[in-house]
Amino acid sequence: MGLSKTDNFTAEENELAAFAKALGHPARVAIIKYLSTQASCVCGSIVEVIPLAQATVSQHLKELKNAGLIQGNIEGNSICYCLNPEKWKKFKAMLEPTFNYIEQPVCC
Amino acid sequence: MGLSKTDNFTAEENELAAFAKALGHPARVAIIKYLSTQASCVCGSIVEVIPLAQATVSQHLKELKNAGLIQGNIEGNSICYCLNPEKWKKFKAMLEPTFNYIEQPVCC
DNA sequence: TTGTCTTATTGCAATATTACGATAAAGAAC
DNA sequence: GTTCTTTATCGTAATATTGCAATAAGACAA
Repeated sequence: MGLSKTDNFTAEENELAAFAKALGHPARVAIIKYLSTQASCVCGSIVEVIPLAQATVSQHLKELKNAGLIQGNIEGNSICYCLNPEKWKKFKAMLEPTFNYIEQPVCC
Repeated sequence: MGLSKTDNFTAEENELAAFAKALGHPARVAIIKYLSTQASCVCGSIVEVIPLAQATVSQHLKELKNAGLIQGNIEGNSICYCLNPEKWKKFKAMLEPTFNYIEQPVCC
């Protein structure tokens, strides 16, 4: 159908899926990586770094913002996009059980 | 276009995106959570737990397997799906820099 | 062999995503 | 005011994803 049946799953499952989905595109991974390492967060410099058209980058930024992974702050004439620490901590916390599980000897 | 321009991105960006994309659906999150907590890994019990048709669950399992996050071992008449520790460690390692970054005071 | 149980695949319809050019909107700079 | 700069949105085309019924494929049992 092309329509995820989100109603059948828990809020936590849906939220983790939303975080993961937002990160599920190389351009968005590149944006997050850039924001994790650079001091700069101006939208314009993100557009310069990502090898896609400005409209497309803007669309990817919107998806990351919708998922909550980044937030945009107006900075004079431009916009500063930054990681949202709270959401990233939540993301990390939701992955932790699986990250811990695989440290033990796994079945099969 | 609906076609990701993966060529423009690094292998690492594409791999992280592939992991995240595989996890980007609540059914697949639920499958991973189930495999992280239960001893059972038989395909049939996964189908019982996920509120979707058997064909759909099989499709989701295939995507998780393609991404490398799980592996299937034939267990008599059925199949045992387990997490792939190596890939999960890689996934974790690739997220670590961002997880560490957000512990510091962030810009803006 | 025949039947049963388990999982995968096929075929299809509905919806979502990706990408970009063109254009709009909102400020700064003048 | 006008113009430039910066970012967002619209419109559109191509492709991908999701979901399920139906069916196939494989292994085991009798």
